Amino acid sequence: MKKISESAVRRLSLYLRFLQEADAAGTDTISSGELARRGGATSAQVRKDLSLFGSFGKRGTGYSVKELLREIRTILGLNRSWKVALVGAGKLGSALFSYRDFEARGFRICAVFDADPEKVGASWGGLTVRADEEMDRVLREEEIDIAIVAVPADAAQGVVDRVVRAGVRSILNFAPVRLRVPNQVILRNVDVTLELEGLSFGLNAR
Amino acid sequence: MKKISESAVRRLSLYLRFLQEADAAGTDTISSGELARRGGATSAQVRKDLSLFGSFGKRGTGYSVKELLREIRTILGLNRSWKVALVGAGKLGSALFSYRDFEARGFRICAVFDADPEKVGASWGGLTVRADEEMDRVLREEEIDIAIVAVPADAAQGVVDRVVRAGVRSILNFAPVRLRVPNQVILRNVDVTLELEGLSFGLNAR
DNA sequence: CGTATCTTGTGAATGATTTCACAAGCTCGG
DNA sequence: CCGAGCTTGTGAAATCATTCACAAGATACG
Repeated sequence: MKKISESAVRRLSLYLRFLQEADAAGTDTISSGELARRGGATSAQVRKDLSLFGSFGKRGTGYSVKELLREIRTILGLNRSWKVALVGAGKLGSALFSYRDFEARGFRICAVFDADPEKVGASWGGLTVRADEEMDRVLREEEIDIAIVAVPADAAQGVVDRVVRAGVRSILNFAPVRLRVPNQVILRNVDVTLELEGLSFGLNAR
Repeated sequence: MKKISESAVRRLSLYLRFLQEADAAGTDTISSGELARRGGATSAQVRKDLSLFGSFGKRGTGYSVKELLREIRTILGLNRSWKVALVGAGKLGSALFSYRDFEARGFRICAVFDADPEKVGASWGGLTVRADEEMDRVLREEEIDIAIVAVPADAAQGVVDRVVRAGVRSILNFAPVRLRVPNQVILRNVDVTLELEGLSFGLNAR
């Protein structure tokens, strides 16, 4: 299979979102131009992205909203539900946990961990915050697919090493550090400082 | 001046971080190879990025850590302090607010707003959460540079329109929607759902 | 049925970014 | 002062991503 660029995947996620909106609004078919307009891309870009995976449209009319929804969900692996563990029960962890939209999209938070004994034992919407020492075992037992890392920067690499050893294959990291992971582990970073600095650069360059 | 790609700016931010680490560790000079190793780039990439702004290195030895720190700070506009407003005092807003590392990097949160009367009036580390109605006026009066948008998706576009009208020139958006802003306004998005879906795609493609 | 009008899917062209490769500069040890 | 051993800065080449442009299929309607 061809190599798919990260930006193409991002755009697919966006298309999915627009399709959901269109579907909710009762739209039956949508053209690449319309999808593009909502997402700031060009219609050629939309068609190219989709053509990486097949031909889902009908000439003259466009794409069936429901069908394309289904296709993109399949492409992105969103037909199933993924088991997610949240490591770090601080403010950020709490904010992420309570953002229950993830659930609706198939990302089910099955376990929460924290190293701070003060936090351990707290009940979070049906889940109990567990001690750090339990993490390795629980990650394995529950066969967690995705670990969300929301711990302080200096703890992040240690957590990630353990998470990887416990067989977790993908990680979403919020700590402002560059993590080392083996090749087969998928890592994405959300780095707010980086984004702010990007804005600073833009403001400065005027 | 040449056009600088967003990815180049991202990497500069990373280099800055590594330089700070190196500086803290007492390192005096650093080579492009070393910078590259820490950030997963190539040494040629590092040199190319820096060469967009000048020649800061010395052949045979590399870069002076302190000098390069200074240069990159200047490039990114981090010598000054930027005035930031936080719109949305929910869990995410609270997490962002208490992440005081921003302060150290020159991003000073000067105002917090929320539309919920329950939240208005609360005291957050010296700041009082202000009512939505005050926002437009305060943004102008305080000459806010950056607005961080941490409101529900369906409120985000409305907030952004007002923020832009109040003269704010850059926005960091956490709501999972694609926002429309005028050309001259700089917009960055942090979209956790998108990142999770990216991981899902990666997991699925095995 | 025919023609005017859509829209897709996709090679080819263009544009952007990354990597290569190497001359030129600096340091150090003898 | 010389040569060995680094490392930078940067054109040129290679790779990757986006846009163009158009044939071909679908529809609508008189």
